[in-house]
Amino acid sequence: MELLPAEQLLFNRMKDTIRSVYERFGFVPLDTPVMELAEVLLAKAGGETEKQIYQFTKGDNELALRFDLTVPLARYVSEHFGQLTFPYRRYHIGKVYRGERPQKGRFREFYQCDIDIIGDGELSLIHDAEIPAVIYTTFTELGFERFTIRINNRQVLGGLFESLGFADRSADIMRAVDKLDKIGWENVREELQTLGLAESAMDTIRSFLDIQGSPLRMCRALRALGIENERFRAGVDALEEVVRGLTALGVPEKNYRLDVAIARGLDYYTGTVYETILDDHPGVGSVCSGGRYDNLAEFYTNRRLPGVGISIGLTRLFYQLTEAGVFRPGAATPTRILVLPMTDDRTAALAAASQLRAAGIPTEVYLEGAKFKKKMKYANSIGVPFVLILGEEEIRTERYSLKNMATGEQESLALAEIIDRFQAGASVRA
RNA sequence: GUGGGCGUAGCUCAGUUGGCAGAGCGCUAGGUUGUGGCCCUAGUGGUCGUGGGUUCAAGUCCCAUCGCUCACCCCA
Repeated sequence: MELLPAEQLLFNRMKDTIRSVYERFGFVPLDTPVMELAEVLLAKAGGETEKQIYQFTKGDNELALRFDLTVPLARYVSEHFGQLTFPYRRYHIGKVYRGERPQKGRFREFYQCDIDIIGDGELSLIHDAEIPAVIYTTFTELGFERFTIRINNRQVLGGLFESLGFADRSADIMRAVDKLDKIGWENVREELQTLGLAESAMDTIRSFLDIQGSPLRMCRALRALGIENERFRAGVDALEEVVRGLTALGVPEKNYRLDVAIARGLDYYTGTVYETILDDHPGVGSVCSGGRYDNLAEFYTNRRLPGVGISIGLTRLFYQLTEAGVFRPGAATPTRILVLPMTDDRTAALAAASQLRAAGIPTEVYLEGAKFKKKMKYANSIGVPFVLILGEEEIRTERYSLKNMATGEQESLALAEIIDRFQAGASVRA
């Protein structure tokens, strides 16, 4: 999404925030090409996904644009398996492409901010708790307080359906159940009917979906259903372990809850699944989702590489919240001080700017030969907070006029004083 | 893939039964000799998406095409 300067600065700040949290949790950056051989990206794609992939031919190569960051990760991990250390924790913030009809908040090109933890052969369940801890920290630092990470385990759903004798239709049933929030029980029931479920089975699913309460209470209630199925029990145990991990990691209970209805559409999730919604903007939908998968790279290597991860849809998040007025773009420039030379000789202005920059203050010099009024107008329109005026008098006395654009106040200061003041201010802001 | 809507000035859009191409914002200049925002005045600005057709005459009607957009499916 192309943006105007003020918005792009805001967007980049969000991206930086996400990156810094990811790195704080020990994830290492990865930046694979947006283009891959089509056969790589299409290896396990089918149906809807395949239709959404941009493909083209260049010479003898069939190429395609990545439509997520997980498939390239799978290729990367199998290709560099020998040089990576496991569990491999990587983050990737990059653009992905989907050839679908664009609509509100959905684009052909958008940013995903992924983290994944990949194990070699096995991966401890505690990582499933680490992921929501990262989500919690990220959204908190993005300035949100009211958001909910919804957590489920597909084995719970799968085990339940298996116990009811519908193992073969498990994926379809999950898809229907996943819509509960959106379309309500009656419509879900209709879909289940279409799938051939009997009344008694639907009643069981209904009572299962009705379970609510605190995470640990829900785990007890799920066990109390008395469902005789190994996967189901394993799923509930896994959920409980994740909940205990979250508590240890200090994720407050107000920011997550177990929700046995969520399944995520993608079929490759096999265990824990996550979905995050902003409580005050439910219409935006899930702003961050993901889960656990048994085998990341089965199409590229014989090694079994289980993983768990999530993706933040940054472009949608930014777009929807800007639209809702939650984000207010500020200045249209990173410049803190705009130097305005008043004399034909710009030497003093350029020298002053260099010193300010050396002190770490983002500084710009207005170099066009325009009237003073126009220079001020420029300063105003880019939203720079301060201008530094260098006329003959200022240059001679080496005391420059620093003007605060917001208040209109202007004072005469030596360069060293200005630097002191901004550096003090910088440490306060941080 | 299915079904709507829209393409006119840099931007947002108006344009009546087919009859001189418009407004606001922006930009430029001035009101203010080294002081921005607010205000006032003047000026600048167009292959009407593209190609074809109907007509004395098309921004307006018809066909095609490209682009954008909204909803559905699916998903971030």
